Amino acid sequence: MPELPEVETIARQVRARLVGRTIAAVRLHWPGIAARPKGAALARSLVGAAITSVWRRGKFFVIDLTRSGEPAGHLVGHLRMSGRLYIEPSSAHPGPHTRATLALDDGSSLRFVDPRKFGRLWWVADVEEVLGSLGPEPLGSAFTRPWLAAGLRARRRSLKPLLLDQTFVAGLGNIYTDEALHAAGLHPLRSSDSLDPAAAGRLHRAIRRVLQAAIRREGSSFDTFYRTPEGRPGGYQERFLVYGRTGKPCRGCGTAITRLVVAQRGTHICPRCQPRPRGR
DNA sequence: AGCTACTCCTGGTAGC
DNA sequence: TGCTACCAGGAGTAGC
Repeated sequence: MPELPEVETIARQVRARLVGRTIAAVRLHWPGIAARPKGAALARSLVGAAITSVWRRGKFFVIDLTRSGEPAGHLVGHLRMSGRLYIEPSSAHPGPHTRATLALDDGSSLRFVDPRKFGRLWWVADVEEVLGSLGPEPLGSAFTRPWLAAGLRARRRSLKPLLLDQTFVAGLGNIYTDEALHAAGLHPLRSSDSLDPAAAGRLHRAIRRVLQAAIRREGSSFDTFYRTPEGRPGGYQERFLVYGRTGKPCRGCGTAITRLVVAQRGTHICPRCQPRPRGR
């Protein structure tokens, strides 16, 4: 499932092929992909616009648009579980799970492919309409150790659901949350307000290191869905410490990795390196 | 405030 | 072999 490193990889790869292009035609193979405005109105908002930049915020990608040099809104997208973006010649046959196609003025097309139909597209005048409630970027300058320590203390939530909460910090999903908690030696059910400054510091460092390392390897292709827009699988799944490693030895201490369910998500821990909090 | 359950979806897979 | 049942989960929502 695309999380921050996967979306970052995707944005980097499609950027070079999109910036400077004009959207010649839009086809919604499955209209439900249009979150706002609905259906054909989304397509109409895009046709004729020029792409000036492509960037990422949390797990969203953003395509900035202009008309005659004037701002013309933004195409915002979320790949959710199984979404992918890639660019191919417009003459190619779209695959069976293609949900949207943006045909460009150079004979290429951007495809939004999404077997599970959870992915969505928005066209908005102001990106804050979609991105406004997101927490800070974990690799950005606002995500400091003191900020995280204070944020953890201000809440009284289990660490895992808090880290998955996009309004707390933007971009972490199930995989990288499990990886970061393991790297920090913290149990996913630890209450956020129970961390001392040293533990908060370990978590801060773990989040940043895990995300940076995953970006360097172009994300993770644990499931069958994710490929970069250039068709390569990511490489970070080979580095997983706990995710999907149930029963295998912890790389740190050799104890078997166990799986539990936290916040309705499969959750992977080393029971020795991540001791369960006392009480509940 | 924060928890759980439910919803949206469908490819992949375990079990028979 | 072929069928069924269930699982995965990001995020929104409802209810406690």
